[in-house]
Amino acid sequence: MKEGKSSVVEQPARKRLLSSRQQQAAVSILRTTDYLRRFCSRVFDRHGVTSQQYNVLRILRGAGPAGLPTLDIAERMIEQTPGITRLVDRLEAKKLVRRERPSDDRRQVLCYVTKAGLDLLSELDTPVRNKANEALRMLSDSELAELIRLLDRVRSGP
Amino acid sequence: MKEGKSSVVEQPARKRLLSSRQQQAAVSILRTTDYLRRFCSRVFDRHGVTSQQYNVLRILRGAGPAGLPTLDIAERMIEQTPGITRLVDRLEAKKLVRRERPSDDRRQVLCYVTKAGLDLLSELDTPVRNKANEALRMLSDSELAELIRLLDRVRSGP
DNA sequence: CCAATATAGTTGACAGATCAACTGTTGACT
DNA sequence: AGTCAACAGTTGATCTGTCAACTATATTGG
Repeated sequence: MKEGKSSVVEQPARKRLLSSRQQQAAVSILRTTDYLRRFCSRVFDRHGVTSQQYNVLRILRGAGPAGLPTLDIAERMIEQTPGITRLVDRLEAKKLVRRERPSDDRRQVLCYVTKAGLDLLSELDTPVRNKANEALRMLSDSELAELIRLLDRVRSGP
Repeated sequence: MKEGKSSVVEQPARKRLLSSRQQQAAVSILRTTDYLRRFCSRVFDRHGVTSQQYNVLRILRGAGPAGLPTLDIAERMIEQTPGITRLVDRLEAKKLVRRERPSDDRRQVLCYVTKAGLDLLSELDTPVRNKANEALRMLSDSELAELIRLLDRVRSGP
């Protein structure tokens, strides 16, 4: 056995080395994201999609039957990605998304969720919500509200 | 110009669609991580390392001259990765890290930061701290403390 | 109307991540 | 001593992400 090897979640000793409180906070945010991802990854894996693909599907569901141009999807994503074309390519290959070039502006490509995509989403809705609830069960409702407030404030920065 | 297209940072309309407060919080955390990454990416790019490579270097600096076995690095990383071997491969190729198989346990591979690695780290220390300070400048000191407390609590979950 | 510029998205080349199967090493138990 | 399981890490196959250069369409100014 190694000497006092701390768990994955906490490294109190290392925290000392972070020179500013802002850096501590940044690391906390990054670690928590990783924690959330590990929590949800099993759900996505089981259904054969990545979290980014799931995100695209949700955006397209939110956009409704009018569809959404490719780059508008990219803009709304949680994680900004320049690889939106191929992300949608993969979803199209799985028949979860359909694309169409409208005649009024032939530069655009409108994307729509298919029936299969909507079905997949509704299969995922409950497990995803459950995982989020589980992952954040340590916080009370008012703590969640406070956390959301603080994070939204952070991003309102630039 | 498109009708009322909202900015990248905020989509208040979509928030309504998230069915639980836990999901709202999860999305806030994920979005904030993406925000932080974009903030720092220029600094890392400029010095030819990825944020994960930087993380490895910092861990090795923290480990001191005793070095650290490969998988112990993986355990301490902010973002857990199964690709630690090749991550260290790349750092070794850049001469920022050195590896050695000790004779007392020839299964292990001990990793050390080189002088070049330490030099790179000290070049990065200030810009990284500045970026973190800038990214989180919207929060007061006590808000930062509260944010850290909440996030640590989240991760103490499982 | 035509060139110049801007917009929307695609493509190729390459770096990085992921998963499972594998090698070499050590410790434990007959 | 000999087998077996556990450990530490590597490797190959495959997928995904990223950046820059490119195509096609639309808009704008002369």
